[in-house]
Amino acid sequence: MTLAYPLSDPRTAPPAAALTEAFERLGVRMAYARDEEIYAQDDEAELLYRVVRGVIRTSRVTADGRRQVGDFYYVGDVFGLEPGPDHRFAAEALTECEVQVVRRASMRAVAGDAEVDRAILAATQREMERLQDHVLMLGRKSARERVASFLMSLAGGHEGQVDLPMGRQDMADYLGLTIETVSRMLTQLQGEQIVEFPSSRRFQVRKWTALEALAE
Amino acid sequence: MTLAYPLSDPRTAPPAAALTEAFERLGVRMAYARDEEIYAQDDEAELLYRVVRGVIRTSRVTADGRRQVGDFYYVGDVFGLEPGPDHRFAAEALTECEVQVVRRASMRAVAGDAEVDRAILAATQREMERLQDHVLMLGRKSARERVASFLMSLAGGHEGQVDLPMGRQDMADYLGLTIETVSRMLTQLQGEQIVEFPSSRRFQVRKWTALEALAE
DNA sequence: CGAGGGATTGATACGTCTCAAAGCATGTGG
DNA sequence: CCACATGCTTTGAGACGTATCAATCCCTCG
Repeated sequence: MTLAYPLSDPRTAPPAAALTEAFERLGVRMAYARDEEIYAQDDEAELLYRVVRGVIRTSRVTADGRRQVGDFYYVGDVFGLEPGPDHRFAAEALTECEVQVVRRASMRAVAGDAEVDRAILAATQREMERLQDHVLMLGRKSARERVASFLMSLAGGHEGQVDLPMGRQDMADYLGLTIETVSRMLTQLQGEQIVEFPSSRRFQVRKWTALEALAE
Repeated sequence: MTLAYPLSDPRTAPPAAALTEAFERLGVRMAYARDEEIYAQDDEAELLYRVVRGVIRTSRVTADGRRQVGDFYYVGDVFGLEPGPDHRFAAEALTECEVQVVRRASMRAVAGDAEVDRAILAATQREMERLQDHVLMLGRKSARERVASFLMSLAGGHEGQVDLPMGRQDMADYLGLTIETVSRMLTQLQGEQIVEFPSSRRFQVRKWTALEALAE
């Protein structure tokens, strides 16, 4: 059997129904408590994961203690896909959560289905897109712009109040800033009525155009 | 026919002979002059490229003129693989160069060969690895460390003199710094005898351990 | 030999980090 | 129900690193 669309675009390709099905069929369901480690950095990357409930954070800590958050994964997202044989980033449960886990080897067993394979390529490409955005942000944006971009991506056009699942330290480590700088930028944006924080873990966008302009 | 290794590790998998062959068989050979554009940002990503001679640079310019260099590609590297339907980064010839080009559609025609498909996944994963390293660098390293990392990756253990194919501006835009800061860091590293520049486009590592320590 | 473009150096401004303290929630035991 | 401890967030003052602007240098090429 040949692969019909080995280079298909993940956004025009049919949704990754095959992956979802593989997870449902082969996946073991696991629950993790807040801050529990799902896999460690430099662990062998033998499993594939899919978020069912809660939020996941990937991060890497350097020898001298600096920490970089790779990304945050929400319900439906696949994570654990790494370029090499082992994980360069660790994964932890940001909130209490539930994930489906599949052995890569098991995945192989059903991979005769070209659709599964395409879905994995698609997931890898989505991962790449996140990484590209991250590079653009870290390379060229100011603290103010980074924080604005982050809020923008969380709100994603949603008009009402949005939940902020992560603390300031996680935001800082994702954005390549310190916790104090993040806090100051949030205060600043709030002072300009661009965004409003009823509590530190909940916000609402007030001036979309202003936020968008900052996020670029 | 099933895919034997849909999730195989690109580093343990057999070299991408299938891709190479596909490029040789189907690829059109193109030559570009220094600074010539190969594709523009937001162009449709319909072609796949492989460097035969010279060096390629990918970059993205934001609305207000800030520029981020995505990466540099050397002989044998595949570029043009993007997550979406169009290029988020433009590609330009850094030096005079030659590349092989293949239509994605043509690639599809020979994709019945599972090996070709695996090779594309492998290339995508290599791309992802570069991006992860880039994020780590931009997020948490100082100017000094960034420049050291860059020289380290260029030298790659090579004892003799190494050619620097790009100018200071390109280095700066890759490292998320200004040209002046890059220049100062180079002068500094040279002052400490860690590295030596016989000319501005040629260098030699003098103290590997010191450079490695900085590069992390 | 002179012109032009890239690279370096210098002086200063600005943004972000650092260190320290205070504020504000949340939960616990009295 | 209050008092207090704890952890996270905010605020402040000052130090530090990188950017900015401007001038000079140097190499290459005509």
